[in-house]
Amino acid sequence: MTWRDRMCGEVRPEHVGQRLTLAGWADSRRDHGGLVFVDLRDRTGICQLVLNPERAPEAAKSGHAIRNEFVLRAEGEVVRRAPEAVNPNIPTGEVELQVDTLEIVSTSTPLPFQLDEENVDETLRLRHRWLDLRRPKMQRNIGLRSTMVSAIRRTMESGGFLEIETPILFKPTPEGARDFIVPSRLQPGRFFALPQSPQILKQLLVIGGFDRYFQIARCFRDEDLRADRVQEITQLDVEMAFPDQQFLFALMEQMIQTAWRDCLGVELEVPFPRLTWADADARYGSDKPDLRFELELEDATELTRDSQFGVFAGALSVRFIRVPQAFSRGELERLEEVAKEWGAKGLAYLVWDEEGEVRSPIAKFLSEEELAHFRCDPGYTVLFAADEPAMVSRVLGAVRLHLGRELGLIDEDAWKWVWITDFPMFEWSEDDERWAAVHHPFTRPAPGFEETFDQDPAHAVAHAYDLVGNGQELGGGSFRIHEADIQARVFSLLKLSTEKQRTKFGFLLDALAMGAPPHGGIAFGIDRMMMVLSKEPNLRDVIAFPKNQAGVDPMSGAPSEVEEEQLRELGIQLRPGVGQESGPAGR
RNA sequence: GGGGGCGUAGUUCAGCUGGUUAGAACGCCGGCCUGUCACGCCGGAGGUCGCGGGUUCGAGUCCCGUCGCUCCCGCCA
Repeated sequence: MTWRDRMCGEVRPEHVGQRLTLAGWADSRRDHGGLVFVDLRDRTGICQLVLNPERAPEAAKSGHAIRNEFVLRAEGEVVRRAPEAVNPNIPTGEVELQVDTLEIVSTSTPLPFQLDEENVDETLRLRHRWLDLRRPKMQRNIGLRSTMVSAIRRTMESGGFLEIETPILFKPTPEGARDFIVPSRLQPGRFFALPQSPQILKQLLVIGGFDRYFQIARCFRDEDLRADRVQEITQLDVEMAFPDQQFLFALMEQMIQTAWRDCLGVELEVPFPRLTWADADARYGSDKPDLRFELELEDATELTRDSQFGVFAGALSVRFIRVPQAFSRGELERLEEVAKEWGAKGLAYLVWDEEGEVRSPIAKFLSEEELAHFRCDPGYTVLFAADEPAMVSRVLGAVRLHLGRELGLIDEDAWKWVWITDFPMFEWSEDDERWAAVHHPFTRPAPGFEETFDQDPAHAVAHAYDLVGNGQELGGGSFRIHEADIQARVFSLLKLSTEKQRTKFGFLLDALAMGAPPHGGIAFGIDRMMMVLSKEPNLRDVIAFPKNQAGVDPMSGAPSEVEEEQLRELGIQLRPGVGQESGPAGR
């Protein structure tokens, strides 16, 4: 067998005696006396080349020019090396290629950073992404991503879903994140928006008779970035007519099961557990609980209603968490900082020391009954938050997560999945002084709330769900409103004027009025799923060409200035001091 | 918009309370070595300490400003 014009490929003992032509990067060269050794590398592995001047004088000579990241093509015979010469930690050595002819296909300048260095400055990595991508970690991550997308496609196709593309140039959306907008040359003064998701379009596809749709869709949101947030994401978008929650959940579970099996060889247990939003909030203070560790919240609102401790008595919600550690003063101060970062006014505590004695500035205000309720085994701390309910959840949820990480409670080998169901439909927006949709404005009220949701929006439950994996929100969806009148009632509760409804969503309302079947779906963030699957703390390391935190691509310099002529055609005039010249100068 | 951290050879870092030629490792360049495999040995080049200003006899080190990167809050239906 001969491989011609292939990258290195995996060379194994069964190839011994065969003549092969291999190509790859020269990973290192060792010129040892008359012999020259070169490691040839591609994404599948490393093969050691031996350039012997007696056997192949020309090849050995050319070997002197070889340095890291040269591309070589070599032909020769595969030979087995003596086992005692093999270093078991190095993948070369067992089998090697005795080279007859060697060709330098491509040369390399000295590299801006070393590929085997772990902590290279990220800007440098992104600027030379083609080099960074050659590193084993990136090869693995991007390769796994392809495997995952393949698993997703196969699962969706097996469920009878059609893959349909939707426009990238679409319409600005009035709710949600800030849009990326694109000026129209043919319609001066008017703008497209890049889709934040194909939400409306997928509903229209189902209304249009494609009763099972999916798409691996690009979505764009012009918001600030984080380690786990980028502006341009890829999501699996799914929608179906006559949705059945059991079916949908099972299909998504099968999809994730297949992806984890194909990518990691891990067999996940299905079905995944379920929690209502209210239970998740009560027990974990979060709608995306990390179930890889135990710590649960407890409620003491009733107990402390008439407490002598004013902070408890005056609070709408008092909840606490028992932590198996007697914290020092300094540790408690640090925890209070965490709580304050998330909006708490303070963090009350009771420390039960090793003798079982209580240590706390608030103990003297608490009754016997209260102390008895909060009593723990020696070596525990009870941490309290007292405020309005949403704030208490937020603070204790954050403290819980912080403790899980700090105390090493998280089982790093675990895969913990959970469906969160029965989300609230609306939340009150202080800033806008109106109700806002928790999921999105097309979400259906849960069965039983169709009549009352706009009378009592605070308690309306939506037919919406999320899938959480290891504490990351990976997917979310809902059943949609398919009745024009219910949709209009939601818009009116959201204080979206009839006029605005028409200009923004007239086409959706018209579609709903012309025989829309019941429909619903879900969307999964593929980048986030990759982050969880590969256990990468940074989203950028599962994306081939990501932008940095400032939204700049250090490689191409995008976003960049454009010719004045281009702006003139679009009828756009830059404000003095904005852009052109003064913008961030990518290189 | 706000808060934290970082910025010193090509790269990753060290540089204590300010003290005079700013170090190491890897990489790079030259030489030696007939089985290496993180090869080894000898030699060499390479730094306006992000930028600007200030304090001081003296600043990589202290202060102010600024730029860049990064993490977090806001924001992300």
